[in-house]
Amino acid sequence: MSLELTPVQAVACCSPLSREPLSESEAEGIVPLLKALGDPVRLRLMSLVASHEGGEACVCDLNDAFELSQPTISHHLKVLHEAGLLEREKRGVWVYYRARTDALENLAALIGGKSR
Amino acid sequence: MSLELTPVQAVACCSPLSREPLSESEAEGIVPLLKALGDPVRLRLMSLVASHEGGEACVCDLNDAFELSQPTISHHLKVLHEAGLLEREKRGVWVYYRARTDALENLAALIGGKSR
DNA sequence: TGTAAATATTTACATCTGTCGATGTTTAAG
DNA sequence: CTTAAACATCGACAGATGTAAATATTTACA
Repeated sequence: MSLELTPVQAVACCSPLSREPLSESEAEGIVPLLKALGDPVRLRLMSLVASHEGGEACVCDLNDAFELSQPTISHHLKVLHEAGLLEREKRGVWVYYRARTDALENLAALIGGKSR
Repeated sequence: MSLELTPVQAVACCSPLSREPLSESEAEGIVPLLKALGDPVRLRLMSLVASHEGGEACVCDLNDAFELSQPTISHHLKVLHEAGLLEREKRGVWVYYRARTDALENLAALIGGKSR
């Protein structure tokens, strides 16, 4: 098994922001998730996938939702995937992305968790 | 009264990510908050202030927590302040920043909210 | 085998961002 | 009025980031 933490583990590791100061290493584990969501196209992609029926969507649908080139959408999906926010599954010629709701929930708990 | 939305209003405006697709304008209102938190120094600053007693901290304390120049810390605090995540208050020579927990809670609800 | 469609990768480039040194501003104390 | 301390702003620069054109890869199907 790997010694690297998955992003979901990284964000589940710590108590909420308001509870105690985040360590440097904790912060660097969480920041990739926030950076991934900190772009308007990626935030909408995440929302599109997460709110799609079955919690997944085909890239072919996502491309049409933006006036951006196909490589650009592919790039943004890769960022979200590498952050651990989207799962990838290939079926035939099509690729489906699925939202990691557990990652979203852990991140939300970290941000919004009460002080005590 | 201003026609501009405050960041807190911007993030309180929409249903959760997983509920329905975020519009372009909604996304652009929320992204500044995520970008502000998407830097390890700023995330730790936010956590330091939010977890400090009384929910506020003096810049003098924050400077000492990092091996960064004073202008750099000042810059990061400004970003968090302009995103609506920190309030500023000057008392004498000292400046105190206070965490906007309502903004954090709204953002968390947006990210982690259940689909239905 | 050959062709077309869906998606990813590579490369290049303009813009954005984090950082620091130098300097400015504000407040309190002599 | 000076001086010192706390903090902000300015200017500059290296490195990161979003975008698209060109190209590669994978899969289905004739």
